[in-house]
Amino acid sequence: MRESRRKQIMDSALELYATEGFSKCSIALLAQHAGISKGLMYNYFNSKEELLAAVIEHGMNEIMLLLDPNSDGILQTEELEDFIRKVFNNMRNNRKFWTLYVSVILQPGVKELLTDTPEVNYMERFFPLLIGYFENKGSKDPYLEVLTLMALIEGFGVLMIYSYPAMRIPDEALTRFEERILKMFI
Amino acid sequence: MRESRRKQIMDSALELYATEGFSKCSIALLAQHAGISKGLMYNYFNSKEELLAAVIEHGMNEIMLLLDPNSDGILQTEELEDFIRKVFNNMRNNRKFWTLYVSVILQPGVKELLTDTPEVNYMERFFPLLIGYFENKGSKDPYLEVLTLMALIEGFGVLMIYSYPAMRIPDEALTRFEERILKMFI
Amino acid sequence: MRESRRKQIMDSALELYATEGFSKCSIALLAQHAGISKGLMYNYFNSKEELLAAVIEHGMNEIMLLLDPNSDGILQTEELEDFIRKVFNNMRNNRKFWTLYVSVILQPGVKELLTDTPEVNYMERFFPLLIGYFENKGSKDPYLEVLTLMALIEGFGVLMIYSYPAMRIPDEALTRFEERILKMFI
Amino acid sequence: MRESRRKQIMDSALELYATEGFSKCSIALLAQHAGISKGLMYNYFNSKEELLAAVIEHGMNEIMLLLDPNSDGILQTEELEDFIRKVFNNMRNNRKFWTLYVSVILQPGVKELLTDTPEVNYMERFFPLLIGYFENKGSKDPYLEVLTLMALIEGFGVLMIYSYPAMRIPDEALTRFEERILKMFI
DNA sequence: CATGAATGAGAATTCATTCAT
DNA sequence: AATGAATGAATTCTCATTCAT
Repeated sequence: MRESRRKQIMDSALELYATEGFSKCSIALLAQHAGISKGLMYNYFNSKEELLAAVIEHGMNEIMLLLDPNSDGILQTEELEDFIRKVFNNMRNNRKFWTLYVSVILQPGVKELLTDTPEVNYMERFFPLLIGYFENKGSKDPYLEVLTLMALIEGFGVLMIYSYPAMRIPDEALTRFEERILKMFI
Repeated sequence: MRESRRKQIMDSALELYATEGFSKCSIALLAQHAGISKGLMYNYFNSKEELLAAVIEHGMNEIMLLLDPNSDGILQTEELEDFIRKVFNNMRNNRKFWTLYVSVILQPGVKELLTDTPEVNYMERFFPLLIGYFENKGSKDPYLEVLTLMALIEGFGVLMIYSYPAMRIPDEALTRFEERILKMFI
Repeated sequence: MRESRRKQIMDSALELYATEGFSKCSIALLAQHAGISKGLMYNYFNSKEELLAAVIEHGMNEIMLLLDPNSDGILQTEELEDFIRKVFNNMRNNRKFWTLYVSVILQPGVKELLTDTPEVNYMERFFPLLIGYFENKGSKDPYLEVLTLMALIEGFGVLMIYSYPAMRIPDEALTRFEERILKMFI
Repeated sequence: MRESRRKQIMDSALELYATEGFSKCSIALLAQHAGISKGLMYNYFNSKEELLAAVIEHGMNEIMLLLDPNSDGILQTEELEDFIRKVFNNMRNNRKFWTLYVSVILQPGVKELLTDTPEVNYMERFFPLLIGYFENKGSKDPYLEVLTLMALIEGFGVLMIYSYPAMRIPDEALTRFEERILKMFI
């Protein structure tokens, strides 16, 4: 089945991106790692960029499904707590993907590459939701609250990339960090 | 003066890295952007990597000067407060440089250099200093404190480049963010 | 019926050769244009070249049928007149095929096939026939006569495809051109 | 001097096009034949197509300079005779270029490639000039005259390609053909 | 100090052809 | 008869680096 083969290739690519670093992943290397010929890569993906976009998009969609609140446009306290827990759970279990995602999404031009699928830009989806949450809570400066929360999450993502592999942040630190954030905002 | 020419080239390179993405910056392009010939680039820098390293190291050193001016390896409370204030002041007044710098250090290829080359690995230089500070303060979990502080600063940097242009962070939010961080850690 | 399927594929190929240019016609493209799979193409034709040869040979044979129906190798005056009339009639009524055919046989890659493969080398088949005709007529320079006649026909074909669209040759000019040629050679 | 090197490469390319056939001329082969590296080809020409376009354009411009009447827009009898003689002289002395030109200009898509330089499209320049000439001569059907003249010249060009190399049209036949055309139209 | 011609290794991509189903 | 996944060789093009001037 064509779709499952595509998935195999994408999984293999994500793994190689994470271990070798995206910039070292030539099509030849990606094909070898996936155990197929260079030519076949082009049967499934029209270009190097398309493969990357597919990997990012797929991962993002999976995460979005997990995180998505009930979509009524209003965030309850439990939903926010749930959201934070899920984000960190996801980071723990899906570390490879996050590393790729953070490192890739920040490059100039990459955002443009992914514009077809709005799901990929989670900032634009969560910002209004979070602002609303802190307004309802009676916060004096909701914008600052959101900025702080997002900076903490993004910043943690960045630290995860950099800490690799020398001073790899242990899972247990991740947990403590999570608890601290929960204490701050819930 | 040789040194000032080097600096010019480095400034030009930083700008191009940030706007085009490091992976698209060939020597030819960098030379053209700097208004010099390819050959001359090699008069000033022995390789592509050396240019990048020089750009990063220069930025790094600017930050280090802010952080621990007397370089005695020990961080005083006033020095940390001073550091945070200076970082934000610098962000406000020198937004272009910071935006470029943050956007560059997070790119693939650059990241690898940063983690592989000890001289420019800022984590290895910052971490012990900050850990020492919080230990002296009697913090129960110095590692978590450092992680949080760094995540906030890094994360804010990311938000600054990534929020562009839809929800551009205003200078005044920058100030409020700064105050909040000072309250948390000083 | 196998033969009719082959013919369908050849017609489709001729059209694609003419519109896209032979060098851009990959087997994948030809198969897609014919509405069949790549694999099936190889059921009908052993190679890319064989398909081209078949297309050309087919066109060639159509012309040969016009020229010397009884195939006795000797050309009578009425047969030549008949040939010229039929060629022009055919051009008028079957303009699409001729336009395609002429435009295809002149392309690089096709030309080589035509001169290298004896079965489809129409020059070698036409020339002696026509030379014989003018010799029998007592012409002083039969070679020059043949050259002139062929140049006129070939040249007209070229004008038909090349004049497009600015000075598109009208059907009625075709008739006048035909009459002039008949006057010259009959 | 950059320009002379470009010219060298173009000459070498024309030679290879003529001997090997355009479709067999890879950049690697062209570079080898010119005695330079593949990379350097791209220093002078941005792509395979640009090299071809440059070769055609250059040749066409040279021919145009030769053929051009005094540009008063009116063709005298001597000017037409001169034109025809020059065309054939050119074919004799510049056979390689004509072979390439005829074979390339007829490909789908090539005309478009060359539209930027009007000099290349000689049909559009000579048609009105020739129509005017035959009108002044009192011809009953000037359009037919022009059509016949051009068909003879174009058709001869095509025969020259095809006759190559098996039944190469000898220079001496070229001369007889030329005389015949002069007798027909002057 | 300054140029840009020149190289060659390697990257992305295409494509005729084969073959298991 | 029919498909399209799979291959691998060939091809176009890029780019860091060197070097004569």
